[in-house]
Amino acid sequence: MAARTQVRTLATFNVNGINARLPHLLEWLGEAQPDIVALQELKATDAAFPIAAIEDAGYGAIWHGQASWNGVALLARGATPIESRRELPGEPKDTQARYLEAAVHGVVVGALYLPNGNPQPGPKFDYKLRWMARLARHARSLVDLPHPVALIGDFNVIPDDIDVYDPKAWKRDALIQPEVRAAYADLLAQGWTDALRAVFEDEVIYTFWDYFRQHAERDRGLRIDHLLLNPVLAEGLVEVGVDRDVRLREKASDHAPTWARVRVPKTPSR
DNA sequence: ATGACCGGGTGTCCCGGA
Repeated sequence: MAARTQVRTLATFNVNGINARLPHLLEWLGEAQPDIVALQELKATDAAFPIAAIEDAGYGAIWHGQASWNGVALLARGATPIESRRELPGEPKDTQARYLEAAVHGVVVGALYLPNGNPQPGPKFDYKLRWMARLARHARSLVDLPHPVALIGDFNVIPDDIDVYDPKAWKRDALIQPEVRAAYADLLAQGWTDALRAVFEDEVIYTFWDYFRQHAERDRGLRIDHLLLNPVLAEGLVEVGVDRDVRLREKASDHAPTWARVRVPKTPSR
């Protein structure tokens, strides 16, 4: 029987300013050639999104920008994502650009930038918990679909103590609070596979290193960028990784590109 | 226990980030 599947690379990368990071992004796209890329923290309006440079690199894109903060995008190598939604349901007055969903290369991809939630306690932490409840509700409608679905992005959640270089130093931070961890665990319990943890098992792997005290060079990081796969997609999981070398370059984002390679049913060539 | 680096805009300081 002829092969009816192909391996696709899904990646998530919090760029911390799309225009400040454009040279980095283009360099990494050329090296890694990911098929599907979720970007967070564009920190740019829709009009300021550098679509021409991204198209020149061989990618189609959709984006949901916002001045100064937030902002998410989805890139597809040799294709344009087919958008299905650009906000998470449940809070119509929420104007923060944190969610984008599309069909990309045969995968339904929810690209997200979950609120940081600091300081906690406080209104920003309450917003984070509400956002996680909205995400869980929406994810429930996606997990059991009969086709590949992924939720990828910057979740701003440290799932377990192994995912932070010093749990005590982060004890009061919003990213590690018990309510936040419980909400993440409840989300996984719907049937999602945390791709990095599934492959790395009990090994340490980080996706973020702050700008202070040479934490990147010293590998004192956090694992907060996640790729969640529904059961159909998790069955095809091949390989995962974090491109830490990107974080070690000059003028880097504080996050590194984080990716999973998955086998998906072939989509018609174009 | 504290503070330290970043990017963007409200712009040479402040806010948000994590």
